Amino acid sequence: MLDETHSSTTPMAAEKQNEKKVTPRSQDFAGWYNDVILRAELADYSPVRGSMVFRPDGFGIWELLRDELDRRIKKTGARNAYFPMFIPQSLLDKEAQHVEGFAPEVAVVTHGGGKLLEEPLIVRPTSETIINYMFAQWIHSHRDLPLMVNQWCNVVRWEMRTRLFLRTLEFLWQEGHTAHATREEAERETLTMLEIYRTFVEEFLAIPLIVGRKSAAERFPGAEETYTIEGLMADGRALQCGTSHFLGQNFAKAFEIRFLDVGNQLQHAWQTSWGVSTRLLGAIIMVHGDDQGLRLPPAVAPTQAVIVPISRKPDEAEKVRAAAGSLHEGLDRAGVRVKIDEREGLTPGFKFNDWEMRGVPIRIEIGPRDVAAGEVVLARRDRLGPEAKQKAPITDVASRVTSLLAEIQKSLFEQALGARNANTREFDDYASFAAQMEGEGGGGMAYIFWCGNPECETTIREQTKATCRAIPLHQNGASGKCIVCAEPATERAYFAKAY
RNA sequence: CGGGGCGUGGCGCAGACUGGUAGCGCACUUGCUUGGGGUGCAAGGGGUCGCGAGUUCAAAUCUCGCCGUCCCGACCA
Repeated sequence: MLDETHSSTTPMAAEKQNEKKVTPRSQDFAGWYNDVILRAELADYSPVRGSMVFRPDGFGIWELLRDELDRRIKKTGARNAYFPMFIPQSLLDKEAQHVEGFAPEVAVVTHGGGKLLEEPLIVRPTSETIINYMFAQWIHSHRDLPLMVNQWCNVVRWEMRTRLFLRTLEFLWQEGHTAHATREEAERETLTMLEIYRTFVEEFLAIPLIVGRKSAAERFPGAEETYTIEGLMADGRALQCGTSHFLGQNFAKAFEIRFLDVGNQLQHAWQTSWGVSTRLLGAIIMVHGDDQGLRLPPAVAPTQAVIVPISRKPDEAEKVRAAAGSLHEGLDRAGVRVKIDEREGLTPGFKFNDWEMRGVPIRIEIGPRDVAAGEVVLARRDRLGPEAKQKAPITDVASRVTSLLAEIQKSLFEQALGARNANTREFDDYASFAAQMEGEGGGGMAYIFWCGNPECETTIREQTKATCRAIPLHQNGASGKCIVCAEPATERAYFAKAY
């Protein structure tokens, strides 16, 4: 008995330490991902299978992201509107490919007010159908075009397997829908929005992207062409971060969206749709996070800087508190999203770790020594160890923090870009490509010649689990042999295992 | 829907094989202590052991049924 107590001391202590930390990223990426989300209080599981709760820190990221993207979308000329969540079954049935694509995963309302409905209502998985139904009422003349609307809403897709942020039954997104008089204008719009997404995600979320068009197999149901922005996560798997679709006249014909052109000829409109979702939060976590927890790009950090006052004795505490208070005021005036950690009974060390886990970009330590010296310690989350800390005169804090935030935003992008490039490789023979894709966490982006034949794509998917993520729009003109069938290929495509 | 795992205080688990007063760590409450990298001590509060039957003097533990959930495949922003 005595022996047991004795020998168990060390392992117990180690376990105790481990409970405080998140699962190491390299050890179990999925476990790490869930840990970070729950511990950083971004989200929680709900009593509804596959549906999640956005907690204030998680929703705060979404709000910042949403507001900025909303501004950028509006600049292109689109305006916000809102359409019903319920779609009559008959509307969904109108576009053949579209129904086929979405029917397996829609939720259907069959009863209302205690009675069986005459016609079942679909809970929108996307709103092409109901929006285009309305477009048909609104569009009669070329003067009604272009018509560009966007809506921020929730959609429901009854997925088999769900993951926080990445795939939930209900998720939040923005979906833009436009109608144009000519094919060229609609195609231009599709690419304009793709570029809006690319710049937004790279600049604001600090996530480097691969941009291109989708293969036929990966195309949106009902679209003529789908364009995508793809991110590469830290575990080597790709994540589709946003799509922009050129719909041609498919929906216009199904919904009879027609207008009289300048020559008094009746024409079908040309259309686009485009969207990004709360999945972007998953991308932020999986691209920037580390073993310590979350790392938020300052642009989307609900709290950009946290002040941790440190004091030993009551008389010191008063001075420190006053100094922290005026720091807070100054930073707030400078437009920094800042808060003071005034929680009692927690040691500074605990608070440091806590805020690091939550991904706050800058921590400001202020204690008696600092107050006496007229300075503070600034610790940046994008670096680890001693080099993360620097001293700053208390009078310069606002300007130093502002410029440091910009620097962190940039450095997170560069770190992510470095990781992405290190995990992106060209392959010219199938064996080494397949070897690279093998195993858990194995992968990364492979840039390979593909003839465009869907059969070769299927072969790759079945043998390596990698799918075509994007075919870049601008290629260097080189041609080669398809990595599967060795037939001539004019384009390289990015293949990766995807979420 | 096919294959597997798991349901015991808020969280993570032990107890089950071999039935007999429900336990540990974290979290929580109060007090003292400590405070520049996850303080220490003490005293507390909190569980009809997923649900329902059955076996038994006695079930968290054995048997049967059901439900939930997670992981792996097919589907996917």
